[in-house]
Amino acid sequence: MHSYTEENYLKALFNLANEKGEVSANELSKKLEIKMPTVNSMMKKLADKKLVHYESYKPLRLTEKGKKEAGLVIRKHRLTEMYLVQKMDFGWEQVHEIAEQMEHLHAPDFFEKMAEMLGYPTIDPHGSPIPDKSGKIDWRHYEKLSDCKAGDTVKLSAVINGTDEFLKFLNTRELQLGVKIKIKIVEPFDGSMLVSYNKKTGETLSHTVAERLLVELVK
Amino acid sequence: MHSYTEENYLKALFNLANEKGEVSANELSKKLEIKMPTVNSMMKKLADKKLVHYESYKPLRLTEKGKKEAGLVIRKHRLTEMYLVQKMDFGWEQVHEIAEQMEHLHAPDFFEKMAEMLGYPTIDPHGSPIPDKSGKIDWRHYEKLSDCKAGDTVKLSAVINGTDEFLKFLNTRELQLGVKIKIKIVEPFDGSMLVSYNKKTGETLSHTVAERLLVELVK
DNA sequence: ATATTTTGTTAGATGAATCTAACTTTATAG
DNA sequence: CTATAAAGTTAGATTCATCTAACAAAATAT
Repeated sequence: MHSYTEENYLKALFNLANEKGEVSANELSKKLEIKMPTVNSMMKKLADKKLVHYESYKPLRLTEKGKKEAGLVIRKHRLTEMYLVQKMDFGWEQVHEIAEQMEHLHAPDFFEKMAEMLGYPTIDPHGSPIPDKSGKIDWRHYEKLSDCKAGDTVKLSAVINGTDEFLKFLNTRELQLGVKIKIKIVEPFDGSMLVSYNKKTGETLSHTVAERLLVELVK
Repeated sequence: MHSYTEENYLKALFNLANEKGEVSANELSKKLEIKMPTVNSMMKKLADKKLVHYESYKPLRLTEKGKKEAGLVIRKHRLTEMYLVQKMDFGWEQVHEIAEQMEHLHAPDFFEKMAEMLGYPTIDPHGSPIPDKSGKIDWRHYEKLSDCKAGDTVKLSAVINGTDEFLKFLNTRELQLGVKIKIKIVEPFDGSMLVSYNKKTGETLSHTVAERLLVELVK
């Protein structure tokens, strides 16, 4: 089994991973607020355990095993958030701190029971996908909004990299999960989109934003 | 705040405490499965923090502050057990391991919500009292063994007016706190009881003794 | 009342996770 | 294309919770 500390590194690596799956030691250091040399030696330790691919001066990558372990920690976190919101009536802004601690519990029956009580949810209250019991996220039904084309109508289903700031940004635009978005124009030069949703008829979303919004196509 | 480790020492001290409130370093060492020298240095550390009264070669006692902190940890443990049994449909034998981990969460809102959802219970699923928000146990629902009837199964929880002699008497009969006692016969003429506990199947306890033993009913 | 056993203490080592200081490699800007 | 900055690494110190070995005090048994 992995320590509380190791789990936090795995989780951070998982969350920071870009499309290449690469993370710099520096990013990781900043995210965890742990100094570089500490991160460095932990990476060697995780490499010994076959959880991380480590080569001097190269970016970090989780191994398959590492991804699975990280996914399972994140599963516990997101199931917990969902449970707290749905079954204990907490607000979505209150649950992160609690889930941050609960994700380290070694109590498979407990989390399985939560999942059962929640009807095996696939997204958490912030719209982040919940990894399955093998630590994998099922991306099948999601597409990035930025990959859709003019004329498509989609439903906002999940949010990638949901920092507080980004969530607040979405709130101010009334972009809640479940909102139906109609894509009117995709600007070819910068990928920004002119869309309509709710009663708004002409909102513009930058490519950066559109990349972080996961949607499902609606007919 | 106290570390996970410190909390475990406090909890063990609280649980081992007899009427005098005294615990030997040896008992503590055995209970925690941690070697004596480690226990010893931890006691000095807790003494520095004013959580334990420590004097060389003397038994250990929790300070008022220590009792409160320990009580709060135990409150979290027992609330959790109650929640798991009542709201998540776990069996009472399944919940200890989970509660053992959850008791260390720093999440006041979470435990408060549990308490609220449970209607502010005062005993846990095993019949142990749940300390209140100030870490204190309300002893009101304890009964004298002498007030119980044949057929009852009870747990020895405290001893009234425990002189050294009385404690030695209890020790020679293996009557430690926590022992489950089954009452087989109550003699009507003198109130003495024929009971079984541990591996003993036919011990007699006089009314005088039974009056001094505080028990909780076990279902 | 002394010898033996049990309990408690001291000293020093270890491993985990962190740090700072100093150095090296890679990236970036003139 | 070099100079500087940023990122990564190495070495060594620190703190926490643990250990073993050796010693001291208290309790117990003969």
